[in-house]
Amino acid sequence: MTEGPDIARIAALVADPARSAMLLALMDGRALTATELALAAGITRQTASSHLAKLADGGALAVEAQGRHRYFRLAGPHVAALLEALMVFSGDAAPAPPRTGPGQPALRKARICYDHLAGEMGVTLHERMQARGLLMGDLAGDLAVTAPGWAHLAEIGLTPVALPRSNRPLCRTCLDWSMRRHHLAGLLGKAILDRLLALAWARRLPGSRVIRFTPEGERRFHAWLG
Amino acid sequence: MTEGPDIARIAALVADPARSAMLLALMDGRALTATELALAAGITRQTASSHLAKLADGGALAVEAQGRHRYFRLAGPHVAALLEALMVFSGDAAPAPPRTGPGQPALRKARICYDHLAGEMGVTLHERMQARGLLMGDLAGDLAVTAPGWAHLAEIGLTPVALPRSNRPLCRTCLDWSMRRHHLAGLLGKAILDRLLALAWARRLPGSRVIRFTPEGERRFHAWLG
DNA sequence: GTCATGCTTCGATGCTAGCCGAAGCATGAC
DNA sequence: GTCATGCTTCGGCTAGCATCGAAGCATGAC
Repeated sequence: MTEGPDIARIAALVADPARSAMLLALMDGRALTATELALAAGITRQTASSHLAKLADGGALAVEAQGRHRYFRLAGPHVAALLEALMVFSGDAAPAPPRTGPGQPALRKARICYDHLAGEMGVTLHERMQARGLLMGDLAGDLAVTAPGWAHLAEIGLTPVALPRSNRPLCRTCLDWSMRRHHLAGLLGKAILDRLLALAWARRLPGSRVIRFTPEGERRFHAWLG
Repeated sequence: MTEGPDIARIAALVADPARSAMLLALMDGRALTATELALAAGITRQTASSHLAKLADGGALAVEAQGRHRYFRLAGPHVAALLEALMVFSGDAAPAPPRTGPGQPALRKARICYDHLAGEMGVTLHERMQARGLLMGDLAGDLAVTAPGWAHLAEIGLTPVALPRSNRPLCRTCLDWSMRRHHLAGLLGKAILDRLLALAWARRLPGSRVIRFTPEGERRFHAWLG
């Protein structure tokens, strides 16, 4: 009996219907809370908790605690690849993702989160900057601006010297409420939002967290992110 | 609770250590007998039998009965892809394949199987002809010679009219004992072997099933198959 | 401080499935 | 025909695990 790679252990993680339902619910890359995943799997919270612990221990899920919530997401692309290989096998399509987040479309699109941009536009900002190599991130969520990053930020009038000195981290990621993906927080997140407002690409709606982009502002925003 | 694709059912097929060991043993594309797979998994034959039935029912394995043996092989590339995705996850390498087949190298290399060529050379013949589109096969193991196939066969002096009329299928595949892959059988298999002997590319060793290629014959054989 | 919420741990229950021994059923050799 | 071999089916045992109720432990709101 030859001792091969421990495929069975990994497969067993997915082999339970409740766990596979949870994994499928996370296939779009969002992060969901334990309670939401319990709902998606149709089991109680206690049971879900034990399943989630197994998935996290087994390396299939990454956990992120935020306040009293715990957000779970797929540990990486290899997990998604595995699920896709299984779906090829069963030949079915993915289920419809559960509805989450704010109901108002304007809030989903762009809003202020403490002092930085959140919602679709905030997530786009973060992910495009990451994809273009303007930010170098480690897994802990700490980020640094690269040299090309500073050059790019200068295009909207942001220079290192324009940022205040503070203990607060320059650059953080923050899990987005509606998108369940990370957006850009920290001093840089605030500074960028300030510039967007100063450039009149967007403005705050009074008495609400909504940030409304002007059509021209949205166009320039996307052009800037390339 | 959304009803997604039945990923859990497929994953459960692999989730058992005995079954995963069997699947890994089949990863090189060979077909192995139930007893060999029981040995590979370190379980009794009875237990292996139930596991193999599950794998076959689940669509992971294809079965081929030959005499009193039952040969199992992976049902298709999607199964191999799934196993690879799992191996990426666990990060290990595949185990060493078990030793099978005849001990004598000459028998492994080329021998007569009923009336056609078997062993490495027989498998090569079949697989090269398939790869070059000289044969069109369906999944049942029935084959037909294509027009380019006939043209190619003419190069060693084989024409359709040279073949005897008979009920026997022209073209079959036969699972190779030592290679555990298919080689070419049927009337065509016999005819090709006859031509190889007539051309003196190879000869039978008396009192044995070994077919010995001459160095020149082997060179021509491979050149012919391109 | 009190209360509510989100989540985990503990304990008990019940189901499922892997496992093997023994017997049964084919196929092939003689 | 007899015998050997390869494989499957049956029966019963056991272990593991998913499940849920209840309690415990944090965090945040007030």
